[in-house]
Amino acid sequence: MATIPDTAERSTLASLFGEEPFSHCSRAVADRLEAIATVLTLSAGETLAGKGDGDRLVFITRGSAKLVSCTAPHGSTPIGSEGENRHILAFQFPGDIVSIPSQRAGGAYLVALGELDLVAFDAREFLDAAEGDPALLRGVLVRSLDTIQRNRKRMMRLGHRSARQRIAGFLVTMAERIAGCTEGPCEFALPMGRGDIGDSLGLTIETVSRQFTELRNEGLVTTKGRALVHLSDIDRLRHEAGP
Amino acid sequence: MATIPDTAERSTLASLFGEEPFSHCSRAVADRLEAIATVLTLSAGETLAGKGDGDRLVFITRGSAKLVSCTAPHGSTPIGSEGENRHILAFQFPGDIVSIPSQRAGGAYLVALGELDLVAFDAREFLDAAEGDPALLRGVLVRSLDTIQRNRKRMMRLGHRSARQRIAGFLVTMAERIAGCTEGPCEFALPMGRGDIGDSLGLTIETVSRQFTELRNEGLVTTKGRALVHLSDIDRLRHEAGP
DNA sequence: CGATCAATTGACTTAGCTCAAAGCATGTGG
DNA sequence: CCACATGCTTTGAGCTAAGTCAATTGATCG
Repeated sequence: MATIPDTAERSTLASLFGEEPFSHCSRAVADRLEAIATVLTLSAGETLAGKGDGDRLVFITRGSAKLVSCTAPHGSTPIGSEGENRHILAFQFPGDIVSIPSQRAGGAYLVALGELDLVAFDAREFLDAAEGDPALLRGVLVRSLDTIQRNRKRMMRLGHRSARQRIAGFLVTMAERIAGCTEGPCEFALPMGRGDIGDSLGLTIETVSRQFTELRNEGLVTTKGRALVHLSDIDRLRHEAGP
Repeated sequence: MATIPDTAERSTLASLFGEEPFSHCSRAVADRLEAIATVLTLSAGETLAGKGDGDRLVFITRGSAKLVSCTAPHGSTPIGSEGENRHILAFQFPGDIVSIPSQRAGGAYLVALGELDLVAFDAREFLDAAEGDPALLRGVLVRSLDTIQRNRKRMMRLGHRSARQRIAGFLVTMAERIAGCTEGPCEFALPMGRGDIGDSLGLTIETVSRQFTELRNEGLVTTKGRALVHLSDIDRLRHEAGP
């Protein structure tokens, strides 16, 4: 668990207030939120776990992270160690709102995939403050409904899709989320390794690698180094991913 | 798509206002909600699809339903026909709040598994009305955060679990949701068939059936007829389901 | 009491997992 | 700047859980 850095807090928080759910935020509520906000910068591998008592609401402002289910790191496992429970629930990017349940309630933790800025709230405190600003509350609600939507799609992929379809779908999603690209060719750097991709898709490292190789042979994907990916035609990939 | 019945509307809606997210609802907001609510009773097999324009928010008040992803029933397929796209996203029970995206936005539809009472709103209208009552908004938000939590667990199951673990987990969940039973022995009727179970878990009918047989042979489960299930020891089952 | 549809069981196939061995990047110290 | 060490990634060779196809049994209902 990282400690609170004493630099750049105000600016990060200010940037948050320019963004979607906060943009119309009333001054009084903004002040109150500022008082209870925890601004953090994590570097690669550092983690933010759920608290013992209440849920957390986390707003990602820069970088990317993986949300990992913590099955049973009951003290013994020094959280973050790549031990047993490799279950990646989601990848998160700037603008995302992540709710991290308390350790009691199932538990999960966020792991930075690189430099990561975020603003964390205690869920109860946040909601108490936000009740003073229904528009804010509504904004957060709409976003969480979107998240539910997104997760539904994901579930379909996990349940009824072949390895190839999962990888194709994953690449399309990453193109959209990392490069903001929805059609034509595009290039971007994957912040996560093959292992993490596999864990998030319910595949093994080897299967992920084999699928990459296949897509490469078919000219749909080019890679440069570990991370750099070039998609020659997103629409064709999307078609591969299935409906 | 069912039509609006003209019986028992008021009583169903009134019951809704006694329940969780509505209990502290102010009179003015309650009136406004009542004005925009659509109260429906569906019978087995009838469906409620997403609208063309905006999302729906549906509150289940009685019975059970399956939420089905509608991949591409573009007119041709007479919605609800057990055609191709068998992808069950979730089973829903009384007290659940379901958001059904518009047909544009991916689409999904609710299918009654038996007699089903529900109250449906246009999401935008509902949110507009609810902004007058932050406590209500908060209630709905908290529930949708819970749903996200629940879905995360489900995703883990779909991605990284064996058929046996999925079925065991499924039975435990159903015991909790249908019978309200979290430990010891319990008995209940499954409202869905083996096919639906398989579709929701990413397994085939045959695999579901084989797993039931195995659990039966090991004395963990007893069945009577198609639907009746008796779990001799939920905790043992939960242990089978894995963490 | 058949007719019908769901569930079960069996035989066989296969996608993806496991185990194991190279190949490449990336970083470090000489 | 190069050599080596470490940790990803790729590739290969079986193996297994789950899918497919097909036939049988069992429930439900007119």
